Amino acid sequence: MSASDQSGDHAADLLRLDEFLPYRLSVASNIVSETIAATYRSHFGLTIPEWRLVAVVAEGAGLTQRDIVTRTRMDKVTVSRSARALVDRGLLLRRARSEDRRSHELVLTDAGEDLHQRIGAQARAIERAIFGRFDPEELAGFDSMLRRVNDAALALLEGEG
Amino acid sequence: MSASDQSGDHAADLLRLDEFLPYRLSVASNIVSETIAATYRSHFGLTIPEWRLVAVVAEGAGLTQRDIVTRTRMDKVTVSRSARALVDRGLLLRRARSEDRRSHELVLTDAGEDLHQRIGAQARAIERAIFGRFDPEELAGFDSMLRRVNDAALALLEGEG
DNA sequence: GTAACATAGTTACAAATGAAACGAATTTGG
DNA sequence: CCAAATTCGTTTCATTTGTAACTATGTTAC
Repeated sequence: MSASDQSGDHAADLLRLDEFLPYRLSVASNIVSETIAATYRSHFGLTIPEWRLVAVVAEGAGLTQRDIVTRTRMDKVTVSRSARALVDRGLLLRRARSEDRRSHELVLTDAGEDLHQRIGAQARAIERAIFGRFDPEELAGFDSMLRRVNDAALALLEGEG
Repeated sequence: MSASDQSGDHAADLLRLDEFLPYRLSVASNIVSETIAATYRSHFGLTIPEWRLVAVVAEGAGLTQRDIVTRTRMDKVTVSRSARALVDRGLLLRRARSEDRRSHELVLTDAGEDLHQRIGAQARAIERAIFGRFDPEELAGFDSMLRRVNDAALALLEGEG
């Protein structure tokens, strides 16, 4: 990796894109996302933000949009639009909250639950197709790295502005 | 990882987003990209595609836009627009190719080379800030996983359409 | 040679995205 | 209480992004 390449020669001054981890992370992530997005769209007519909303609400019924923004770091406008689209399709319900009438509790309809089940199966199938070939130790390491990279970048981003 | 969670109980049917590797990959990648994009924009007035173009051309002067599309998997429209923006700013030159007048060889101007040096230093600083705390073995493993994930997803995407 | 096809790149248009302004409800400070 | 400030969510608008159509050049097959 180039960050650990601290030899003082001239070549070290050139940034090789292919060895630049953020670049590689981005490319890998985009290809995986494209693969998944293609499936969600063709099989279920859902965008990635919509599907994420379904997944999050399935895990924690009764969350507000604000809760979801906080959890997923999606933009609040994206969440708003996704929620509306899902409500329009009869997959999501908004229940009034007596304690705060600005926001609503989001819950899946039966159709929404059903869709979540089917997408979940599909999502795991893709995950298996991509990650299934690696051994558990490698995966655990990868997973742990992602979490720590996430935290480190977040600290940078929020720390420095 | 959830794909390896094959216990037969009910909870196994629920997809926990937080344990879904493609999701985690995407979130981590987005945060890292945001961090870097903020720096490029504020320090150099460059978008990420523009900066990538600079980096790729710096590595292989004389490439055509098509070459860059192939190498980086950027969209050809994105490459076209980035190239134009860089030419307008005096960072990039287009040299005619006698063998094919549809395309041009791209090379950095002196100003472009200079910018590349400065950005490179900055980019490595960010990489170090995010990835510098991990030990070389972990990084090597992470790097290798990214490459293999990339290849596996690509095979899926291109194989199945 | 030339008609059909393919390729590099741009342009025009449409969809997705996010920042800023806004309306409505709630909280805070006096 | 009530005015100011804050928060949740939506809407509006500008920017970004990519698909599709197009121009220009190049290649292939007859």
